[in-house]
Amino acid sequence: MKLIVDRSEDVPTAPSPYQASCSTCRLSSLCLPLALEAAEIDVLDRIVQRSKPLQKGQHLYRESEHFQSVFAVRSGTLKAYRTTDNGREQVTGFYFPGEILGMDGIGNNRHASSARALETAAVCEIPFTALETLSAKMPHLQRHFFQLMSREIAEDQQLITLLSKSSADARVAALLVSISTRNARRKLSAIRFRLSMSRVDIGNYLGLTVETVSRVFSRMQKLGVLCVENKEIEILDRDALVEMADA
Amino acid sequence: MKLIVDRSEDVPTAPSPYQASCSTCRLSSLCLPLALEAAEIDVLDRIVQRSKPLQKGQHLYRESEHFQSVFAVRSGTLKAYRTTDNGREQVTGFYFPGEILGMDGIGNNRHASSARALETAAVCEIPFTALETLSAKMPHLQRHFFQLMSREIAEDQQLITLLSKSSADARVAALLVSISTRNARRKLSAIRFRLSMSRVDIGNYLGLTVETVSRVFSRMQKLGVLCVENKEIEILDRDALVEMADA
DNA sequence: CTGCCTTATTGACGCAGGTCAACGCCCGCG
DNA sequence: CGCGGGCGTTGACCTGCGTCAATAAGGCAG
Repeated sequence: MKLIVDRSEDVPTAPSPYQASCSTCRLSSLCLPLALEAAEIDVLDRIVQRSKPLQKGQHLYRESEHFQSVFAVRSGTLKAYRTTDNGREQVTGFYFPGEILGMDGIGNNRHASSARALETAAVCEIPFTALETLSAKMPHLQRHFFQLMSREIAEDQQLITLLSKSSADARVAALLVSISTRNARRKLSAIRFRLSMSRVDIGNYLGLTVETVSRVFSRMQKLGVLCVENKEIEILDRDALVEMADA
Repeated sequence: MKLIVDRSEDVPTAPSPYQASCSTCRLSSLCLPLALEAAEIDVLDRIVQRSKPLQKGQHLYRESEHFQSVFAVRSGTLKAYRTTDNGREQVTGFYFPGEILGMDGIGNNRHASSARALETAAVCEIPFTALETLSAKMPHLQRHFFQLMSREIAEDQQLITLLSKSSADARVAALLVSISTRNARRKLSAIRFRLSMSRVDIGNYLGLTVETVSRVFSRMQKLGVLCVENKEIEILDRDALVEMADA
């Protein structure tokens, strides 16, 4: 069920109905074009493939599928997850607009995780061999992509630390702070937002059960740190939250 | 205290007293040269810097230090770790001969972790800007380095899953299997080896206390899966160990 | 609007692993 | 060779979070 890959009649340079180009994209300052000059962006633009949005629950790619492209989130939220040998699921990350996913597949040409939309989402597909070719010609692009991958490593290491050392409260606090910060980068509210992922996904990502996540939310609400109303979150005391995140 | 970086009188092409070249290196089939042809290896060779060995406990680099190079382990073992805001330490990886470390520093030009030798160790330093330049000219090298970074991401994700979902037994079993496998790649015994890291480091890496690690070792010994004698480990029943690793 | 199904909350209870403490054994150093 | 300090092991106890269960609250179909 490849949703994105099937666009046999598109030629790469054909304008897509879904979005004009990287150069007009509001997210270009967060995304791959970040390090590029106008002319370079145009070249990149020509390899990027846009397609129809994914519906909630649809897969962008699946674990162990042939790796072909990385993806940039244009709108919506995706989660990446892997399935363990004993059949359980581990959420390895949430991806918001402007963020790149799929880089874990480069290593051996198969996706090391699956990715699915948590809500209606649009992505840009960036065929990796084309990206490689371009990178060899455009040092800024090569460097930027190395940096993106490196940051993914560093972020994973932060999650490792969180899972290894922190209490349930600290884990939830850290996730909320992370979402808040990433919202701010996209010029959205850092203190009030809607969680696009379920409690189950949050628990799964943080190595906690749903019940514990729920209890932590309740506790934080009681403490006046958060206001939780279903999926709507309001951060009332960000400092306290940051404090809790490294306890 | 930069130990490796201070070699002001070396010119990059000067032969080092410590090792002739990548092309004669026994580890070249695991390391960066893996994907390269003979002529390309020579070019790579010219940017690689070898230096005197690190003593046990010495740092190769420290968190938040300026990032300049990645490193390949030639002999010995290193651990990478980060210090959390509240002052505790999280071991993020162990690095054996043929493995590359330091890639988490590319993202923002500072090392995201520290690395220190667990025993006397020798490393090759690979200045990153030179590696970038070379990568742009040698597609195989570029690809291989992308792959190495991607694999680091995938491995971190595996650790995340381990920390998030697995029992103490499973964690220890998984580490032993990993070490065993990596030993085999280097043509060393997969069933009998010496742990170069302390119980503290193991516990820290796996998100467990020393006591728990010790108890797990004892339990496995009682079950006839392992023979533990101080730092010497013999795997008596590898299948059982693999079984335990995903329980 | 009604009903059904999925998601979230809350409570009671148990257990894996953390904590604290005591002790033995390497190993390096004088 | 003998002494000291770190490292490893073991035991007893405690606690944070998982498990199980019951209930409530959305949300989507018809």
